[in-house]
Parts: sequence; structure tokens; C-alpha cells
Amino acid sequence: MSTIIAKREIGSSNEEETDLRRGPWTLEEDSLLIHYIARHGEGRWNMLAKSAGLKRTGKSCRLRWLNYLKPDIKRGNLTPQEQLLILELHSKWGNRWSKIAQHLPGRTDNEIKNYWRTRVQKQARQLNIESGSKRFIDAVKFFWMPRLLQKMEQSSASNSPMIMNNFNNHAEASSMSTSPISNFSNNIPNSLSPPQRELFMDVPSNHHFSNMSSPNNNNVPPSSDSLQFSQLFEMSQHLTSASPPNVFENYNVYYNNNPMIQENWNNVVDANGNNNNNINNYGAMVEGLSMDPLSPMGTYYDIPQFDLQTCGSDWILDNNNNMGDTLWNMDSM
DNA sequence: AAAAGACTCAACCGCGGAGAC
DNA sequence: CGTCTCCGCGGTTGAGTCTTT
Repeated sequence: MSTIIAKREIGSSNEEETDLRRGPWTLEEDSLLIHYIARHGEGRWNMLAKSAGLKRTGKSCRLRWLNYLKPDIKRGNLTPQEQLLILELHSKWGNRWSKIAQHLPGRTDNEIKNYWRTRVQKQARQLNIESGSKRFIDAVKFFWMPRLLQKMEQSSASNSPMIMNNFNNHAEASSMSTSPISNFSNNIPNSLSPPQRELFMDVPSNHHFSNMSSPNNNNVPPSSDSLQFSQLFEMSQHLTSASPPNVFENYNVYYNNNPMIQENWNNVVDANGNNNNNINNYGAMVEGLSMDPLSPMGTYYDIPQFDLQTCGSDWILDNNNNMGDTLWNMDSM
């Protein structure tokens, strides 16, 4: 139920007291707004509000239209693809919600903002990670994003085994997949270690597909929800004949001296030196790859070491968490 | 079944930029 | 150049809904 309040029109030259409605919109108000915009178009919101006979501010009308009434608004939960895109774009642009929303057709900045606050930041709070901190960004990049890719894999090939649930099964699993994403996974050279494979999946925003006949072969990001993934697929096709060292033509990956980190990812050891195929120790220096859009290329990006143990399909145990072992619920993303 | 807590998301607020005057 | 007005953005709120106890 909307409340009617007496409100001064702040900043207006016409500063008479005006009855303005606030709160939820009624069907009648929605109808008025829709029909007025159908006849006269959107814009000039203050005038529109008066002309349409709405006792609302222009701002309120604009918000209602853009976030709810506009015909091309998408309804329903964000798909894993959309979530992944949000994570990726947020890593580049931060809280530029409207800019991010431009790349998710049918999704509003408000919806994306709400998703970020209710899902992503909630996870960060539960993990006692400061949102926006380096650790937080690392978590997004190295756990949530791969997990979303896994979900996409599952949804696109429901009968295909999880590709990224267990890195040791990576090659076997991907060989059974048939989707474009799966093909993409197939084409990542098997010689790459699991973290390298994940890094390979991360194409920087300024990556130029100069050798490909991609329609997106320019600096302007495509504005469809297939953004990046079609490019990634094309990139994978392009690289099928590339020898492994060329795969990271834009990145140089250096593994640190941690004796726990071994080249053979099928035989990694845990923090106690025991063989445990369920534990992955990550640690690398990646040249030219940064989550910070302001940091210059060529700087070193220090990927922290994580000591992780998979605990079922949607949970990961972080043994390195300072606050004690923490379960990361990947499914709540 | 009811109360409490958690969660979602539509809507509001304040601010800053742009343009008109 | 200063002021006014509108617009759009990001941050925040709170009512309604869902889940847990």
C-alpha cells in the first residue's frame, strides 16, 4: 500500500507543497506509466510524471520503468553465465553497476547490485573476508568463477561428468563433453596444470583476437550474454594447434618455490607432505594478469596459496583460513 | 503452528554531472 | 561565471517472503 505524504519538491523552482505517493506502485499507476510512455516515449521524467497524472516524482517514475516495467526486462534467477560475467566485469570495473548492466541484456543495475550484495558479499562476510580485498578478489577468481564455469558445463551437458570438480579427472571428463564450452575445455592443452587451465580461461578485457575472424575482433566489448564465452571458444579453436608454451602468450606463469607445489598435479601433496589427490595447492606468480584495472600490465599478480580440500560437489574446505577451517558453499552463489 | 531470524528486491535517498539560462 | 533543474548512479532501507527452530 502506497503512502501519501506531503513533500516539498526539492530543488524545484515550483516549491509548493505537493502530495506525492511513495512506496510500492499500484497496478493503476503502472498502467498509467506504461500507456503514457507508449504514446509519448520515455525521458523528461518530471514532466512525464505530471503529464501522466502520476503523483510520483520523476525519479520514481524513471526507476519504476527502467527496473520493472520496461518490456525487455528479464525475469528469473541469474544464469551461471550471467553470474560469471558479473564477477568478471566487477573485477574490472568495481561497483559500476550500470556499466556492468549494459553487458547483461535485460538485467538492471539494481538487480546486479542486489545480486552482488546478497550473494557475493554475503559469502565474503561469512568467510570474514573484507569485500573488495585482495583475498576476496582471489576467492572470486580462483574458486567462484571456476565453479560457475562448472555449473555452466553441467547445464550445457547434463550427462557429462563434472570437469572441474576434480582436476585429476579433467581430461577424461572433458573428452566426453560435447558443448561449445566443453569443446573449449577439450582444447586446453592437457599439459597445463589445473591452475594454468583456469588462468587460460581468463581472457583479459584488452585481449586482441587479432588472428581470428571473430566479429568481436575489436576493443568494444560485445553486448550479449555470450560475451567472452564465444570469444573463449574461438580462442580455444585458434589455439588447438598451438604448442603449450604459446598458450600463455600474454601471460608468463611462475610457480613459487613452495616445495608443496609440484608440477605433477595428479600427484600433489598436502600440507603434511601426504599424497592426497583431493587437495590442490595453488601458488603462482602470473605476469601481465591482474584483477585491478588500474594496475599496469606487466606487474606481478601474486596468487596466494590455498590449501583446499573438496568436500562434496558444492563445498570446499579452506584449511588456510586464518579464522580456522572454513567451508565455502559454492552452491549459494 | 507460531515465532524468530534470514533473505530478497523494489523503492528511496543523496550526490554529482550536464545542460540550460 | 553562477545558479537552477533534471537525470542517472551507487548506497541504503525496509516490507514482504521464506526458512529455520
